[in-house]
Amino acid sequence: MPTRAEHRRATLRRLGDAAVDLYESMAPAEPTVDHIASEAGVSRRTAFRYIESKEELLFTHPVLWFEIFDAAIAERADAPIGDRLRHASDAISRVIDADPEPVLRSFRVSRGVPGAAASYAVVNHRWIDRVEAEIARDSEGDRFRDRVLAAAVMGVIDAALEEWAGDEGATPLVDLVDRGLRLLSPLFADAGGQVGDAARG
Amino acid sequence: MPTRAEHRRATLRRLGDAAVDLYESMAPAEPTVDHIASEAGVSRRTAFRYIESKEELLFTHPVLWFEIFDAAIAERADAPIGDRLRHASDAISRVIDADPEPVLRSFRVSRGVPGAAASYAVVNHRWIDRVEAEIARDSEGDRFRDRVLAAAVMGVIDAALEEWAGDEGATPLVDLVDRGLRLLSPLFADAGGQVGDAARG
DNA sequence: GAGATATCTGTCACTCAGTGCCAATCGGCT
DNA sequence: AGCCGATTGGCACTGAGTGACAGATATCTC
Repeated sequence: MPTRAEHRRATLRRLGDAAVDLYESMAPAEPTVDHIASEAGVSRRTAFRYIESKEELLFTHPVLWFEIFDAAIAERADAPIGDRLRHASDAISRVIDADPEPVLRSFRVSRGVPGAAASYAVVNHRWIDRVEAEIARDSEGDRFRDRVLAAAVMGVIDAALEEWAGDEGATPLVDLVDRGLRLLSPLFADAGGQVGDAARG
Repeated sequence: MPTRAEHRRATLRRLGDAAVDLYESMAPAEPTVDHIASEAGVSRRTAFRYIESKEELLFTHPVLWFEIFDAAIAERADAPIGDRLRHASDAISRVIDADPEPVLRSFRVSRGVPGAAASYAVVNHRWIDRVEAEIARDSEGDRFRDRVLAAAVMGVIDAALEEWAGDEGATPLVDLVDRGLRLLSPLFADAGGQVGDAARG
């Protein structure tokens, strides 16, 4: 039981929560890092040991999802790429659908923050890299194709999240992601896995 | 002959050039906005009337390409979506291939600048919006699908630019974009236009 | 041309993000 | 207890980004 890592995780979560709270209540003004940090019970200097930029605090969730992704991929390590991606995005979607409010709030808030888009994009880019690596495992070494497919998959995730947040989570995220991945299934047809057509886990 | 607009455009270009020059020569250190501005012959305050953030100066080109895109689209206003997108990306690619060095330089430089990725992503997002709007003109109002397709198309452009910059522009950008769009043609098949299969310009 | 007007510009001053440095503290381990 | 590495807070500093004001410059009107 690594108390140290737990503590770090808890602190980051407190920072993220405080940030969303303050951004929300002060809109359209922005809280200072000083303000957010003291609300989370740490010093400004310490806050910057957890983040690289202020806006990052609005996207602690997508970073957390990496762990879910990796775990889900591992569960299907030998399945074709379509199944793996589908299983992973399902796993993440289910976690979000189980407790959508925090995610919805941070998305809602980030909409009104200039600079948030840039920060989100950085996280998104890390996701594209991760998905590309996964696709590459099944491909014949065509890096260009892998990258295009990864971007398309993340386009699906992005569009699904946007749609989902747009109507306040009314439609289960799982279904939206499903629908999106099905759109892409022609691209994966020759790879042996029909993305979006696998039986629900 | 709008002298005013011309002057603004020239100033922005000088700023962009100065930024790339200084970023390149000072790497891995970063020039200050003060430095860039004075190199371009304006004050710091004036520089910030042309940009919103320092890193933006590394991506003056992609913003400029919007005009080429719009003009190319207009030329094919009544063609199916596949042809329109293909014609537009060809037009842009040709402009780049005709004088690749400045673009290559700014890409090369931006690779080493943390924060540049975020700034590029913002521009990229504007591009996705623009492409989505274009796709929407031909679709049956499925905004979700439009967005996914737009993201996929921009994924192609992005991967093509990366590949192109990766080998210093050895492969004509036109060919890379072509190859990428062809990958996506199954997605557009039912829309009446085979992206990437239209006769060359 | 002269003068009214809108735009562009530089200077000054200010807030605040982000970082290096150092000393103090705390958790984990033997 | 005692050591070691990780975490923390305080301080000081650079530099991005912005508001306000005043002077210059271009465009328009007569």
